[in-house]
Amino acid sequence: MKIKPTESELEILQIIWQKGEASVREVHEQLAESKDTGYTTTLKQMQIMHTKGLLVRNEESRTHIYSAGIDEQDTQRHLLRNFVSTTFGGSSKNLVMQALGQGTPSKEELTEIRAFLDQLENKKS
Amino acid sequence: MKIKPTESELEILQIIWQKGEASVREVHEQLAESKDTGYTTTLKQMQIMHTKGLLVRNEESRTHIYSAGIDEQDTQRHLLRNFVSTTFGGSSKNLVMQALGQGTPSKEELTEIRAFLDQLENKKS
DNA sequence: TTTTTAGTACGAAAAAAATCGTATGAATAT
DNA sequence: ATATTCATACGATTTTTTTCGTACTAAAAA
Repeated sequence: MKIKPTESELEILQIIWQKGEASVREVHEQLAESKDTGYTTTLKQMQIMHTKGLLVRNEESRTHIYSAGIDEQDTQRHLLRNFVSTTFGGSSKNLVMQALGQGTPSKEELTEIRAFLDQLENKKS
Repeated sequence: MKIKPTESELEILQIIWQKGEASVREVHEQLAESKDTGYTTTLKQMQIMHTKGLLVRNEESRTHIYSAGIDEQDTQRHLLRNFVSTTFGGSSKNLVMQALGQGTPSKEELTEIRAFLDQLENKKS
């Protein structure tokens, strides 16, 4: 399958991934906190995403309940690959360093990353 | 200024950043290796980018010579910030680990990253 | 029962991006 | 001098994405 949600589809997926499942209204409410948009716009968007398979939904009750049709990790992987290549010319090292520089991860996170690094390095030697 | 090149603008910027400067033909040639597109399409695209300030050009000779109008690092920073938030829900740790996992950086790169990590950690303590 | 309140469907318009054809002119080659 | 080649400009079209109004219906409230 071809995974390539648009920017605003991603905003919605984000919310759905976080919540697990949600009605249009719930999604819209959260979306509206950061974005000025009409209810039917969100609705339509989610309907489109449904036809594309980006979302699945349960239509049993009048208020349809949506959940994600694509896996969060998979999607992140795909998008990241694409992003690294179009924005960082394929260098994941550059991306990583840039991300670390501005993301201000906590000490704990740094430790985690370091552990991950160790693990990676072992695999190589 | 507002930095937000589209996907295909980015492809072109990428080439320009790498080459430093180039004519439309040069860009198009390189672009055409990976993408099936007409010459005038590339031309038009670059003209638009010029009016947007994404590219600057020297018109002295008949063949205009283009170079980047926006800084590579700056642009990467902006786009990365946006990407982390829309795709990774703001967690740069997640992004970093995912990137490390699939990017298969070399041992040298890992060492570099580790050094960078040390530096970051020092700043915190 | 009647009215009001959600909710969906759907068409269509607006906006944004991408593509391409044609006109035109300057250099170059014949 | 003429023809050919290669460049730009520019308008127009197509495609993709986003947004929203209107119609319709089920459920809930009055």
